[in-house]
Amino acid sequence: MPELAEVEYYRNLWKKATGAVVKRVELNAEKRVFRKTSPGDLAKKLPGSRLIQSYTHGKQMLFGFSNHCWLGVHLGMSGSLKVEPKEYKPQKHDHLVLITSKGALVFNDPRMFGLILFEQSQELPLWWSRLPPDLMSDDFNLERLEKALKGKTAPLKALLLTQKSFPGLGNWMVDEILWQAHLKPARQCNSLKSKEKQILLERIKTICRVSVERIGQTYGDVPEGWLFHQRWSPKGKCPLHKTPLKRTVVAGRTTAWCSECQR
DNA sequence: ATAAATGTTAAGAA
DNA sequence: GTTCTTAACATTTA
Repeated sequence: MPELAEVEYYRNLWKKATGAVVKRVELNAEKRVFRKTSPGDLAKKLPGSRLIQSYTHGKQMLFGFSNHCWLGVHLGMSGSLKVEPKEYKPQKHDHLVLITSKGALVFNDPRMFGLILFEQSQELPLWWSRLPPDLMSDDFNLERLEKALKGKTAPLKALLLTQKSFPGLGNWMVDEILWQAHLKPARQCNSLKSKEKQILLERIKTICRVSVERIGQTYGDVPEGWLFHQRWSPKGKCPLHKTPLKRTVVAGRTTAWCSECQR
C-alpha cells in the first residue's frame, strides 16, 4: 500500500542487508510481476552478487548489486518487502526471494500490480534515468508546479496523481495535500490563484517531508490532526469542523474531502 | 454476493 | 498532437 513514504520504509528494510551476497534466487517466473523483465536472466546473474546500494524515487526502488546488476522494484497496489531468516520458505504471493548471507529478501504482492525489473549494465539502467524532479528537492519549485497546472481542465486530484509530474504521490497523500491546502479535489487545475499555488506547493513539500520522517524509518503515525486519521473510515470527520467528510469518486479514485474548508 | 482496496496504463473520446 | 476519462489488470477483505 505504498506511496513515497511507505516505499522509503520498505527500501530501508532491504537496505539492512547491504553488503550481503546473494546465494540463491527463488522466483515464480509465470507471475505478472515479471511481465517486463526476463526472470531467467535475473535468476542466473544475481547469485554471487553483493548488495551495494539502494535508492528510491517516488514509488520506484532501485537496488544496485556488484557485477553491475540492477534490480528495480515497484510495489503496485498491494506489494511489500520484508527480510526473513535465511531458512525462509517462500509463501503465498511471494514472487521473488533472494536468499543472502544476511537473510532472505522477500517481495510479496497479492494483486500483482507491482513490477520487478532487472538489468546488467555498467551505467544506471535506462528505466532509472531521466526521472522527474523529486518533490522534496529544490528542482521542484513554483515554476514547475505552475507549468504542470497551466491550461489543464482536469481536476486537481487527477493531476496530482500523475507520476510524471508528482512522483510518489498516491491516493492518501493527494487527499491530505488538497485538504491541508483548502482546495477541492475536483477543482480545475487552471483555475488556481497565485496565492493558492504557493500554498499548494508548500503543502506538497511539507507533507512529503513529514510523511517520510514519520513513516520512512519506522512506519510510525503521521501527525495528529491530519486528514489521514479520518479518511479511511466511512464515519470520518473533518479534523477542523468535525463535520462528516464527503466521499466522492474523483479521477476514478475514492476521495475524502471537506466541503466546508475546501474550495 | 457485491464492492472496494495507499496503482498504472492502454484505448478511445474530445 | 494533446488532453481527458474509463476500463482492465488479480486477489483479498468488508
